[in-house]
Amino acid sequence: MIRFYNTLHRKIEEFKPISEGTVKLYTCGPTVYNYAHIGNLRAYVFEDLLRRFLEYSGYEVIHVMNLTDIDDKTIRRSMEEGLSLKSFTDGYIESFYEDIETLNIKKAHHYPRATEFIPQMVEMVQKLEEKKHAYVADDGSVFFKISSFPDYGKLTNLKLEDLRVGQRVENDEYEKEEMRDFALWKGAKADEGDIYWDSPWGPGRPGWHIECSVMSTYYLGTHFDIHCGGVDNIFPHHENEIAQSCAASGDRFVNYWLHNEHLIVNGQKMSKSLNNFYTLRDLLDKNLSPEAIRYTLLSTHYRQKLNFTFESVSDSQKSINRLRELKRRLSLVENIEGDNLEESTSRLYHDFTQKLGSDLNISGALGALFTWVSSVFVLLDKQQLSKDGAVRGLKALETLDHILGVIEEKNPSLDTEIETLIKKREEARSAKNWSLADEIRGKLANMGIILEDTPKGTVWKRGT
RNA sequence: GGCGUCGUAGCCAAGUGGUAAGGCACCGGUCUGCAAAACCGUUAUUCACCAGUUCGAAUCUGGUCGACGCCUCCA
Repeated sequence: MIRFYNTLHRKIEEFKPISEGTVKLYTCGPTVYNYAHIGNLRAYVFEDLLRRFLEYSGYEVIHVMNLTDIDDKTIRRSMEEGLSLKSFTDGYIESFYEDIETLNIKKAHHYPRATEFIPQMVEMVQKLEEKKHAYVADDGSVFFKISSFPDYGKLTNLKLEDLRVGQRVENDEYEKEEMRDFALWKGAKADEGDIYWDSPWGPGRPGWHIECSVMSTYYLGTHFDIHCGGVDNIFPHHENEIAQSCAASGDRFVNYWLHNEHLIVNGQKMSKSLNNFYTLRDLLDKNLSPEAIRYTLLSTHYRQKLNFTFESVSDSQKSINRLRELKRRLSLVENIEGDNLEESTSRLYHDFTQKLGSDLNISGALGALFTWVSSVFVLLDKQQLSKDGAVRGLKALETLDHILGVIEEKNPSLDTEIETLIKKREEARSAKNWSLADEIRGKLANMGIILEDTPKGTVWKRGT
């Protein structure tokens, strides 16, 4: 049984797909005005775990992630850089795809760009207008009339009267009847240059919320299974999506809303002024491995704030090394006699999936994995593992890595300089020139390479 | 003011009524040229605090203290 915490009802519920065997999944994607930071990437890694686990559990997952390429920030930044909106956002979309690949995140089946769905958005706004859920303001903007939708506030559990009128509202330059109404379509403004589209209400551009409603519905229908995003999106973004979508279609829209908590760095909110704002590239430049970064983002439960530290990445690397060491040792087993691991691996599969099925309890799942890992190391040390068992163990590691995505190494090759050094050290060791051997080992350690001398030769691994 | 999350060993963290998983770190040992890895052993009578329910609570109830998030466009 698979259960998830559904923000809509604020409790853990059994997951049942709308049509058996298939899960329709929509995840809020990046606004492409900058490189993704590790907080963004945490969300994508969580969604990747969700998707991989659903697939592992036998579901076919249809995954859609939007790319927001039209909003205040993409407009402003592209104009500042003197680029067309498209060429500006193209660059960041490209680097987004690169980051996804680096972190071994499975690609969504569809990455719709907001600017490619303008006609559909206009159509949906028109529909809302016809149904009296929207009204046009003097400046050519169209707003959603919240008073026309009694269920508004259901996801957030907010009573509208209780909303505090904040300072941000005063900055709103659009004219609406009620403060709480939100823009479906924004009338063109002078300082936005030629970035506008024609519409029945004059030139303008879509509001933020409408894009997700349109693009999710386009690919997944008016009623689908799971919608994910960061907790900050619960209000207003997802609340507004529900209002628009349900008002337009009369359908239920989404069954399960899953939201990930934020990532903090060294106990503080990530921000440029605190100088703790990291993109993936920043971390790779510090010689951290993609797998260790992925493990760090993955290994904290998604509804828990993740405190990202360099120490935690280093710990992650060590955990991965332990798994890889087991893999290496298993591949050397030749014994005919011994434990075949049949019982322990089937228990592992059971425990691992049972934990993940419990609202993606990754810590519990990893606990089960490492308990098993230790037990296999014991058998290896005692030479009580059969070749049959070793094969079964390797298979288990490989299978679970389909979900974790951290054991298999993308670029296991070393550059020639390191290989030469290792060879040199081997020669020094055969000549019992220990001081030279140790000197080379120290040199490699400084380069982040740790050596282990085994009876069958020297192996290296990444340290951090 | 409203809504919500959280407080378990030095750090990360699972467990949500039956007597504290796992990872990292540390210490002692085996192994090793020395290391590393792996293994063996040690490491929370205790789960922020107080009271209550119960045969029994980290787990349920009430309260206190502390940290944090959201409340119009930030994953």
